[in-house]
Amino acid sequence: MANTITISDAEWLVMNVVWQDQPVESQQVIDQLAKANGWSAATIKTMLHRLVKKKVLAFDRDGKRYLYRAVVRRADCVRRESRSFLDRVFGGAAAPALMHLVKTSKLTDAEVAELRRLLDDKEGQS
Amino acid sequence: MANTITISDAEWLVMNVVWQDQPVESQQVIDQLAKANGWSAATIKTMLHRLVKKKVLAFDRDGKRYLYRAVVRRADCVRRESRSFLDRVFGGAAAPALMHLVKTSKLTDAEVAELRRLLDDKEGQS
DNA sequence: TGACTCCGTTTACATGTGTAATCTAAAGTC
DNA sequence: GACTTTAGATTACACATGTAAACGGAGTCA
Repeated sequence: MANTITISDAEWLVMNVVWQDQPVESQQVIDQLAKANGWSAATIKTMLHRLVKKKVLAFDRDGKRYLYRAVVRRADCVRRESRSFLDRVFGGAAAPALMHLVKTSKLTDAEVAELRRLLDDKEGQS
Repeated sequence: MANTITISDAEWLVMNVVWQDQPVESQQVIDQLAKANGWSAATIKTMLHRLVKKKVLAFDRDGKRYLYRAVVRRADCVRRESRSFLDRVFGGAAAPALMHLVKTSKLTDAEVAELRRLLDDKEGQS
């Protein structure tokens, strides 16, 4: 449908900064991403621009500068992205994906405990 | 890093068929995907062609037809795709991703049990 | 007030991707 | 052998993406 928001790989990096620090001005995003990713400032400006055009970001004027803020919630994007990942790579099946991730990830004991707790809530639920 | 294999969304659908049934001829892929995804046969031929060009698929001649087979292992692609997903959406952190997936997925009791078993293996490992 | 700087806007450009149609050679059919 | 069917190869084309450079107006410093 019309509301098929798509956030590209590079755009996700930008969005992650925005979701964390919003409202942000472009310079903050540039500071956090340019050096770290070998991007020029212009590249980041382009991405901010495209995200606004896509209606993923909006901005408020602060004098000459813009203060960007997210229009879409991170949780929604995470959900969409996760679904897309599951569908593409695991044919939509969550269990194999979970097993793969558990097997290939380093997890602290605390994280393991937390996951176990979540699994407890799951059980007997189907 | 010349070997940055990239498999697009649509190509993943094709690869999933190949990995499952290889060696396959194009017609088999078309049978399984055309109707289901509203694709024309030509579209699938294009994708097979591109995958061969990308060196993700190879083929052996079978008279006039080609028998396609994967050159890359599914496990490797799954690993790469998972990593990319984690990096993009969760900044590389597996635990939050796992928690998200557990929370938003339906899991059978058997799957929950299996996951718990995997977690047991994990514990005390860091 | 003229030069410089900063920031957003426009323009650029090669590649990737979704989605085919068309072309061509070989094989099968009458 | 002429005609049709088939399968791979070639060509097409718009839109997305990565990655910037160039442009233009406003504020700043000398």
